[in-house]
Amino acid sequence: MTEATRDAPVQKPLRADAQRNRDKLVEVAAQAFATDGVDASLEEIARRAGVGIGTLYRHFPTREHLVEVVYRREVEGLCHAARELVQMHPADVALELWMQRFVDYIATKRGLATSLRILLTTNSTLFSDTSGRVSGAMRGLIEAAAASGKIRADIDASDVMHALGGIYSAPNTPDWRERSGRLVKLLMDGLRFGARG
Amino acid sequence: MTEATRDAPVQKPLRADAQRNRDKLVEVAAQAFATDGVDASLEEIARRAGVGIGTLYRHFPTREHLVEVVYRREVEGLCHAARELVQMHPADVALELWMQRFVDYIATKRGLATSLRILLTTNSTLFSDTSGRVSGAMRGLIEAAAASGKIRADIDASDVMHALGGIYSAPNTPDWRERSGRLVKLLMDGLRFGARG
DNA sequence: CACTAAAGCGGAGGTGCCTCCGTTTATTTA
DNA sequence: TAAATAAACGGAGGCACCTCCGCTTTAGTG
Repeated sequence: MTEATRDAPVQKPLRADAQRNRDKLVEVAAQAFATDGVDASLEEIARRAGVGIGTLYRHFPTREHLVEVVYRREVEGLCHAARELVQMHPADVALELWMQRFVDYIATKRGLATSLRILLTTNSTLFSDTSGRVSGAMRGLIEAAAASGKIRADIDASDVMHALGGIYSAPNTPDWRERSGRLVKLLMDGLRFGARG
Repeated sequence: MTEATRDAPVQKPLRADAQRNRDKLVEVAAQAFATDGVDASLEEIARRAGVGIGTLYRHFPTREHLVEVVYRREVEGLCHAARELVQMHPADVALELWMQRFVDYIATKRGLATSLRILLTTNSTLFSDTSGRVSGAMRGLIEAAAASGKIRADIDASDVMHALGGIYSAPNTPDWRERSGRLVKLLMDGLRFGARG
């Protein structure tokens, strides 16, 4: 199902075709950036989205504009996943699954790093916006898990975030993802240890 | 024969034609960057230097390499001018002329700012190298002027450098150069005031 | 001087960026 | 539904980047 992406609060609605093209562009770009890095060819993105290069540039006047929208979408997806997982799984499993997904998110973020750094000098709200949302989502999951007795209650979100710090290091080694996965598992064991339920 | 030159930091001299082309490229690039900013077309630079684009890229694999060399040359020229001026003019005049030239240097530096920032993250010696040399040159001029009694003796180089701080502000206004020129004059008047000679 | 290996040259060619504007399409109005 | 209008499309065209490799020049050597 297509998600209704309405990200500008004060902007008259786009024409239906324009909205369709815009959504498609963002979707394709997200894939392209993940695969090829931020330097993915914009013409290739336009082509794969089935629109002309002019259309891409009308919607996203610079590469950074496009990167920003993709990044925000990524964050959005992560927060949405938190809400969904918590309804479909026991609270501790939800937390673990979400943290695994968080690892992917960090990987993406690292890939976008150069462009994001440029964005952050221009658009300083981006960082506070997104990091607030992500840590909020995490807090929700942890509190739910603690409340249900699936994990110990003497730990809060900021402790867990801190414990996850390890995944920020050793950025580009090929086994980074596996190692981070194990780190998450280890952390979960620690959290489950001595839980009430 | 022993390999005395095995890991010598100085690379073996370029072939005569290569050295010629390289020098010409740097000279043309300095002009181009001054005129058009760091985004000057590299192909245009190669063309104006009378060499192929391939030659430019062999000598300077990235734009930043070229920018760095141009910048170092600029600093070199500034320091050289200090030595020369002090021999050709009374010490206070030498100082004044040099400071006028320093204004030009700052203008260039501002133009290169974006690229320099990238360079500085990669090559952190660049900044300390050059700022040391420039302030050294300035100190020489000031001490000479003070010793000859052309300017007051109760001021040292760091004070003057600080007083010049004003030229760093209001970077891009059209009258920046004139204003900076007046600032230098004013500063010189202050330095001459109450001088022995 | 003639010869040769190594160093250097240069520009065609493939690709990407971005703008401009004639054409197409969605939406509004009658 | 048809016409009018504003919005959006798309891709050609011009410019720049950068690589690749066959050709030229230089600097030694006999």
